[in-house]
Amino acid sequence: MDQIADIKITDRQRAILGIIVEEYVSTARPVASEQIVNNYRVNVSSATVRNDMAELERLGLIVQPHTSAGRIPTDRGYRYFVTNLMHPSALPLDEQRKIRHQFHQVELDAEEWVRLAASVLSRTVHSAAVATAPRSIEVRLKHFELLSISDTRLLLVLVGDEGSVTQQMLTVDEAADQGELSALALKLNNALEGKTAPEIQAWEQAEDIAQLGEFAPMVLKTLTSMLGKLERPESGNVYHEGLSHILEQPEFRVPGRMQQIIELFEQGDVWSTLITSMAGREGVQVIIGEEGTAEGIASCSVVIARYGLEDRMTGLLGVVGPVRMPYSRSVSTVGYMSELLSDLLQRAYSREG
Amino acid sequence: MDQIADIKITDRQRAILGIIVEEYVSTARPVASEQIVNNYRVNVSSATVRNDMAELERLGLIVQPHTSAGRIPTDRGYRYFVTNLMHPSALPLDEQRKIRHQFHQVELDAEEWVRLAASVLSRTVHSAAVATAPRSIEVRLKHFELLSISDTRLLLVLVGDEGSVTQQMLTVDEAADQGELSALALKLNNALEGKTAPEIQAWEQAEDIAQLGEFAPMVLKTLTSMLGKLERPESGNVYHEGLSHILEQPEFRVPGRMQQIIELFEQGDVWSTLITSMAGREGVQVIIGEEGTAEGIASCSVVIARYGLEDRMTGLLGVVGPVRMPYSRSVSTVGYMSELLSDLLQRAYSREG
DNA sequence: GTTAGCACTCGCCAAGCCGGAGTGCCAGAA
DNA sequence: TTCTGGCACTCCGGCTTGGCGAGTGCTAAC
Repeated sequence: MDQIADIKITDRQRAILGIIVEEYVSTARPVASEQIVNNYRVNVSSATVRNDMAELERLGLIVQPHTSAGRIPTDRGYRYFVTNLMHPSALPLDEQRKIRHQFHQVELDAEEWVRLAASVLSRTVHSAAVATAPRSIEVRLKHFELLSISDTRLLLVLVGDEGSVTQQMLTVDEAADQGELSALALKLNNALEGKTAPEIQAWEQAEDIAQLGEFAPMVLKTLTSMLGKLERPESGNVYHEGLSHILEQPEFRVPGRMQQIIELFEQGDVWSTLITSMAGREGVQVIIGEEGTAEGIASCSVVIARYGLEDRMTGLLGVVGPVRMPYSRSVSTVGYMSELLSDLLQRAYSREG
Repeated sequence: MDQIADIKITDRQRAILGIIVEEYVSTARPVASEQIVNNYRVNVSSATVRNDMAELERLGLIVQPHTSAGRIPTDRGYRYFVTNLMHPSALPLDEQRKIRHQFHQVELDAEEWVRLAASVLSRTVHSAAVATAPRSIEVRLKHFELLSISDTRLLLVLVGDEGSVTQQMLTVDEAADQGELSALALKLNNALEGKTAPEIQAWEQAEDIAQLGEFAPMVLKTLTSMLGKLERPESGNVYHEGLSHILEQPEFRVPGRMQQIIELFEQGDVWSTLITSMAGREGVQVIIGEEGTAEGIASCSVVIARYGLEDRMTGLLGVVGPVRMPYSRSVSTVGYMSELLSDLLQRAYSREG
């Protein structure tokens, strides 16, 4: 794609483009030249505005849905707006306070926060919101427990150093005695606390595992696989909320569209591609319509940001809405919410406490 | 409501009602008298069928959407069909095998099974499906662990006797030493293993808690509240899938409807009312349209069943679709799936193993 | 470079019309 | 009685037509 910043247009044309975007975003109807001179203080006549609009259309920034209709922005037009025209301001203080308040109501639980974040975000921007649970870059074993559930079933409960808890049921051929299991768990906990998955594997190579009993190999294998899974960013839960908001938008009145979007949300592998494509990006990212790689999402825009603790844990938070989206508001809200979430995690999980 | 079984109609009228229901369910268009005599072997003329249809309409079992249209079943008509006319047969063996196969592919985890059940169910009946995670009637403490995450944060990990795992983060004023915590956990585990929430409270009353250190009261309080929460049936996760299927149905082409349904699914407190209203009911329940208590769900039918282990753990599994639903197929599929799920749980969680 | 004026193009109803579908009823047959 | 063929009647849905209003592009003049 050619550089959007290089497009040469006059100041007035820039202003007109801005007006068209904002007006269209709020009314969802094509914007006419007359409408512009009436509602905004441009000191020229509608005919002049029309000339400028013709130029903007030539540049591919706006289009007419049909003759005798006003203009609407193209994806390219939105992109120009987002890159050069809008000024995302900080969220008003009272809104900040209202949001913050909701988070202090809730218990200390990262999953819960993320779920709430999706919910708050969707309500604040009147759009759908998605959020992925934070994943650690590197998880160290804090503690694990081996419990005998029945004769042939064990439960392995693993706690990561950041407080994440996972469990896995294991089947064994031979009856396992709880005393034996506890003894094994005690020994291994002492040896492995603070170790990462690869470190555990290395330890396993170096030690004489056989002496630890018949269950040791399976337990070690499960531990490393569970730790590994905790680190994989795409394996975490994806929360989404506010689908109904985006279906209110007139662009989704077209029969097929809605289902497309719902399927998108339900199957969820779009999010994993989004997650991976966000790897390494900083700040709030805006993906407009066709720019998105996923085909289904072509009629949607995504405003998304990373949150988390530098180098330790990270997750994604964003809004999904129609291309005709109030980008400025979305960007500032997503920005604020991701900082807030990072902040909460910071306080909860910083090693100092 | 007057008893649906008491309605007096002739055999032929019964047959005609059955035809109308089945035909309308599969075509979604009003059924005409001519259509009935052409496609089904009724040995009378269309005029006779019309007379019978007039009678069925008088009884409130069918209606005409407008003059010069065929007939469609009313909620009452569907109810009569479900109660007296349909014969839900067992699922074909090859379908049973296909479904069973999918469950054997997946690891031993109740939550995972339930999620899969919702997914399989929705695909099998081409409708939306919901499932709630199984909840124990009575949870006994299997084990808990106290872990110091940072100076002022503790993590309490609780394992129930059926293998459910939950965690809660606790804040403390004073730095907690891991050794001290482990000692406390050891003592309490010994004293409390196998106890239910009320039993723990009773124990707390009887014992001298003060000697166990400053953290003991908080830990005990948290343990009972966590156990209590595990027992509350409406606090479990609700999984739903296949929304897009039901939105394909022509009855949801009406603009507002879709959002209504989606909000219904998103907010989820409809499910908790459903769960409580299912308390004590056995077998597959069918709720048709207006019969449902929730207002939003009036345009939908629900076919739902309980699964679980008698007196030990239980959850809900069902399909949600338009009132124009293939009830026979839904009932047999839901019936089969709930038995399958019970079966899996039985094997995984029976105390014998 | 800007503007007034004007012809031109469409989309969007609303009205009117027509054909088809399906019924209810009736009189006569079994 | 119960059924049936025939027929008038109703109403929906689709199609066409015409008029209105909105908005533009162009041109000629400022």
